[in-house]
Amino acid sequence: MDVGELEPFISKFGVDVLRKRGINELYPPQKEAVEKGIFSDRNFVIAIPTASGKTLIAELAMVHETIKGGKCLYTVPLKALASEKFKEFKKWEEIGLRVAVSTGDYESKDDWLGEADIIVTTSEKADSLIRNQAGWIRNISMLVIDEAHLIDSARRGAVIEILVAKLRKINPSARIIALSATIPNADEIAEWLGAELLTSEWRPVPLYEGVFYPGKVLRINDGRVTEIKAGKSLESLVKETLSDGGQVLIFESTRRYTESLAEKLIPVVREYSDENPELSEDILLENDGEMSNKLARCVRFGTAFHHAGLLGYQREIVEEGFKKGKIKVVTATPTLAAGVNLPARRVIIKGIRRYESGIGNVFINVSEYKQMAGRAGRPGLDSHGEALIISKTKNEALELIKRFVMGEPEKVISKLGSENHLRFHTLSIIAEEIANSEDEIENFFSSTFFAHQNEFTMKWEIKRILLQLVKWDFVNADGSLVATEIGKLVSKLYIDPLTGFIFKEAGKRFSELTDMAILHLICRTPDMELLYLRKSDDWIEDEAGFFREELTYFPSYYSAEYDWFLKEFKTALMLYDWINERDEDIICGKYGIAPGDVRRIVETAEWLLHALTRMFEFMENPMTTRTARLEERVKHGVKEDLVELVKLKWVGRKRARKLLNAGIKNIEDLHEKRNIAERLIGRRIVEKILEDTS
DNA sequence: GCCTCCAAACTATAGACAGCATGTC
DNA sequence: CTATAGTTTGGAGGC
Repeated sequence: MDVGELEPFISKFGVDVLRKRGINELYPPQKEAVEKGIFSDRNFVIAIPTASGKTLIAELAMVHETIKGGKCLYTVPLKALASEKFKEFKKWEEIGLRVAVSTGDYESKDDWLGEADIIVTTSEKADSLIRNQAGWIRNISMLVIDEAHLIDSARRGAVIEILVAKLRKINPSARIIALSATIPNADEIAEWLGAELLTSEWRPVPLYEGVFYPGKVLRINDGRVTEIKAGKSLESLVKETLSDGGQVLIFESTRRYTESLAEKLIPVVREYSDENPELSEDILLENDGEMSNKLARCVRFGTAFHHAGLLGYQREIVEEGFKKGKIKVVTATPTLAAGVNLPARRVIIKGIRRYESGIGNVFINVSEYKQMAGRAGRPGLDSHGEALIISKTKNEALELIKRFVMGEPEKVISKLGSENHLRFHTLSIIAEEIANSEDEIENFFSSTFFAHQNEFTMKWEIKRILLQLVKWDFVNADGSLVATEIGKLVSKLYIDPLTGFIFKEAGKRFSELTDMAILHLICRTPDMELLYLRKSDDWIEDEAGFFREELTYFPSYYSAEYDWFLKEFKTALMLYDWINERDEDIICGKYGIAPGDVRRIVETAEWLLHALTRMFEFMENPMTTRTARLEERVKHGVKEDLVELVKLKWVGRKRARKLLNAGIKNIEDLHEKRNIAERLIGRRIVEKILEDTS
């Protein structure tokens, strides 16, 4: 189907935008979407493979909706995806559409959100916007849920269902379009949404799946197995693709493996890659620790590893470098399978098992495998893509074929039923006045996918949760259900009510806590991500003993919580080192983590300290200024005396310390002792600072 | 005394959203 | 405390 036929729906100008992007012909699934009525007022579930053009289907629907005067909300699971889609959709600004983005750390101006035609957000941010009564939400006439199969995610899936349920309450006539990977029970989701279902196996680049064992590749085509002669090693597979001008993406099960494999492949890749001294230099721009140096070394010779321990900008360099062909091989943990689109001619799945605590090594899900395999084949560049699982023996290879290649992805199962999710969302719907009685709560939850999938009533569970919320004083149950002021605050701060309760109790019991005690307090909440305890971490115990007197909680050595407590303490201690200006690289070594982990934990701590401050402020606890100050310190990783300096643009923890050592305490001093400052941190930087603060 | 080699012992285990108000080394 | 595979350690053997 030629895109010209879309003119009645997206206007002549819309068609021009498509043509300018080089899109002249619709892919078969896209054509089918048009025929099935994507421009009608029906809801849709579109479950088709990666890279077969899902996004464009939603884009067309949104453009049409916007032309009709509607407003669209496009939700994604990752912040990185939000900015990717935002940039993509911005191309429609050419025909007057207004596009905006809103995530936890990047947001278009508030009034602009109100005016925008298309808003890209993470699902959590969308929920948060509803909780904070963003006025424009009721104008949303179309909700697009990207990666809707993530409803299955235990940690993050529930919010997607809730978002749908909330929007349907706020604006029952809003259309919903769910985009999903291919899953066996897409029909169930379609039923739940009262939606038209579109499924397809079509791909723009054919995908050959297979399994490798030393000497052979077993390739599966239309259910038949063909044996192909191959090299003896993984290296030979990489070499083969590189010599053919292709790129390789390798999935590993742990970070350490990705790193050592990327290094090991340097001599192989070197023959086929120019050196990248600039990229390598860029990797070290903001961090020159051990991991960063290793990555810089790899990138220089055309390989790279990719996992959540990298800093955000480093990930971008790796992704861009790969897209531009400067990096030939990327070894990655599953970050890359779920994240931004990064296809390669050959995908090698080396880590087909993953360690799970309490169980041992288990096979990854078939859906995860399909997600990884689906990254094979670059449209327009490769005639086909190839995904290979690495195995050791022929027998194992046959087993893997049966399990993964021939296997069906797992069904999507709602995870909303767990107590913490119900607690979290029950408080919010009371606070938002969506429900003010048990029946209404039940009624609300009955419109979720969870209720659609499960027969049993949630009455009993809801009662139990209400009892708890009342006990915690977040909900008032005299007569109709009403959120208390502090309950509303907890809901808006987007923290787990249990976190809210822990904070509230601390505020009631204490009026004086040390920094360490406060850091430990936030580490005790379910919203904090905790560090692991390694075998060699017995020193943590001694350190904990040192702080014994000041902590709000210190279980007995014999108690069941002791190990958990050590994890909390280890995390708090890491933050303590951070705000005492311990070098980042030293922190990484001491706690066995990477720079990306430090930043992530710091970010979470910052968020929770903010919530704590807001709650203490509400409770008129005298510690408010103290926690607010601590929030600043955690944000920048500095001691008390640098808090002022570090507020200046271009001044981070290191530069600030240098300046203060020379007696420069604030912007006035900087003007006065400009020469000294220039000698310390460079003339250009000082110029920039003064420019940006005047 | 020092090196190499190989097998046994040891070790560590993926990912990432939310507030708020603007920017690093 | 599950399992796996990369990494470290230690002992044997050679010079």
